[in-house]
Amino acid sequence: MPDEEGHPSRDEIELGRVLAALADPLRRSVIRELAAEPDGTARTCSSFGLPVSKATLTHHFRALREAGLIRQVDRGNSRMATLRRDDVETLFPGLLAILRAEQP
Amino acid sequence: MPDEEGHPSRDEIELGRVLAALADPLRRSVIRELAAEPDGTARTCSSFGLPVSKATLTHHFRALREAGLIRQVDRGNSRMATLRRDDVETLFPGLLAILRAEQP
DNA sequence: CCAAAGGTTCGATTTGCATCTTACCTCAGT
DNA sequence: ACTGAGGTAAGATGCAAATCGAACCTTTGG
Repeated sequence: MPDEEGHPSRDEIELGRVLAALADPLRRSVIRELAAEPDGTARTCSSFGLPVSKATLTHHFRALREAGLIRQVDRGNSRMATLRRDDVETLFPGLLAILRAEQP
Repeated sequence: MPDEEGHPSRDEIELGRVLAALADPLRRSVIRELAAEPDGTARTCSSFGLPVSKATLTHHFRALREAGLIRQVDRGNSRMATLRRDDVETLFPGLLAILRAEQP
């Protein structure tokens, strides 16, 4: 499977998909954590400590990736996730700040 | 049924509910139209010309009302909907602009 | 007074989503 | 070479959401 699979380009990102992805509290917590760290921070899926099974983890990260919110790159054994900060901030200015302000 | 039924106060509005409400394209189009009109504009549910049945209309407007995005007031025969612009803009600054920018 | 228009409620259907278990793959380290 | 850790894929399940038709209520306009 190619690396760029399932990553929409900036102009393919749809607001509906983004909002649907962010409607889930677990996915929102992932974006909130990534948005709070320095730009370019890469983390593995399992480093977020979400209280779900591995299969469900894959499911949630695919939703985020296909919405265009994160980029996933294989590095050795793991798949590192980074926030697509520029793309999101350009297309939807203020959205990340709204997510960061949420009290979980 | 009292008038204020189903309207959360400002501090009861939850981001998750708001995003879930806005994940639907029909509901998003309602907010987009209201956001484009002058503040305080009141419109009836049926004036949006959504391609769904009356029962489904009721369903969608309840989702928007319970999320805290609109206020609904009975006026004679109809139930007028107004955007809760202040509340939304205060809690989620920039959100309405993001919705207005979408090309439907 | 009657009819039509605007909404709501109920019950049914259908579809999609979150979740899990199981099985499998691949790389890293020993 | 084996094992374990990180992830993916497939299939099942349970629940919530979107949709509709039909019945009903209220108000406005003839």
